[in-house]
Amino acid sequence: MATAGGSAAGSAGAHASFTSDLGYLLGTVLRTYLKATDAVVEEIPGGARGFQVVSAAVSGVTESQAGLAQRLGIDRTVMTYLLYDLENAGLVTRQPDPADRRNRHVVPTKDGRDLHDTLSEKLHAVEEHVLAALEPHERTTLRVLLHRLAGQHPVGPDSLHAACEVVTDLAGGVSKAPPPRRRPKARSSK
Amino acid sequence: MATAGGSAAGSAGAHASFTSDLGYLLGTVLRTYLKATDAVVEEIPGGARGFQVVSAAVSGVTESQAGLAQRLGIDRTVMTYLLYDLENAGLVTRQPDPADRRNRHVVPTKDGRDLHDTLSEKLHAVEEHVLAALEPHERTTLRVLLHRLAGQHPVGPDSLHAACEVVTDLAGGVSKAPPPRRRPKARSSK
DNA sequence: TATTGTTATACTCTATAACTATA
DNA sequence: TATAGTTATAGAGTATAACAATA
Repeated sequence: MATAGGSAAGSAGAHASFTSDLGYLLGTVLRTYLKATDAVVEEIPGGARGFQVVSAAVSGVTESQAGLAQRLGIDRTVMTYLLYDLENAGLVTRQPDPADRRNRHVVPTKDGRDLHDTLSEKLHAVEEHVLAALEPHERTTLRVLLHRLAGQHPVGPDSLHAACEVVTDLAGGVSKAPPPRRRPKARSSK
Repeated sequence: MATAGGSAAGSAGAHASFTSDLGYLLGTVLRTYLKATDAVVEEIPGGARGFQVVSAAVSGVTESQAGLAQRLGIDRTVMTYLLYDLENAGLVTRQPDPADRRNRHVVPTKDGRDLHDTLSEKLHAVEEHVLAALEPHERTTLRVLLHRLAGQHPVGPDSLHAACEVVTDLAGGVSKAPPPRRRPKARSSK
């Protein structure tokens, strides 16, 4: 067999082990993470994804549903069902944007904020467990590097303030229910 | 509004921004990676997943199909269809394990190795592009940290040698076709 | 009996397209 | 006309269960 001759890897040798494949590494770690956090996020509709939506709402990222969907990497049609479940669970509300009534801002309720804080603490503990193989400073490094790659400009209190303004504004004069909002077909969370 | 009073984040303040959520970070980066590499891996059945299988085979990880599936985080029934497509494309072969004829070792063909080397180079270039926001030493750090979290013991030439032994062994005396291997129903890659 | 691989079926998730309301 | 959101339908992906072969 000619290929089994000289070089160990069979050919060029320029390729590293498949365990260096970034997609493999990210996928494996993410899988471990999701498995570990599954028990925590199962009490919120949509699981980890539902938590991220509520988390974004709590953080004051009150973009339109489409903007939120894009940021979280899910389809806007999926976002509709997801928000329906979250709203039904009393965790968020959909407030029409007074400036552009086509848009809807996702605003967390008190229950939503409370649940988010609770789950956030639990998740942080689980995360540390997932990152147990790393030293504390290495965990920080990993977060910083990933954060940089994710290309996120940290969300400050400004957007949060804007969100609260919307809520306050709507509390005064309630406008007529914008779209009909019928109940979707069969899309229960579990 | 009581919650909008002192602390900016609304409540305890112990929770970080949702952009610090490890699941969100990993998911976002992985999504970016998959989108960037999509064009490269579309020429192999199963896409990124198919590449990982071939890559594992080239690296000499010739565990059983089930072991391979577990390592790659996919179902063993999916692995059957995936390997069917890869074998049909002439990239790998399924060799029954002489020691335990229930198992099948996944061995790459020459075409499989060649395609893997080609794609591997392209993927490495794309990866560097995805990691463009990081300095060279930071990219290395990220890979090392992820590699540690993935809990992989690097695969050396030992297992590769074992794989070649299986091939050589089978080249001599071909045993009767172990299971029937009928064609699956409708499961084309695209 | 337990395990590997295969096959078929059922289920879940996601994407595509059509519709309404608003700009 | 273009966009946000909703809804239904179709499609892809995944898991569940039953089977044959081997240990």
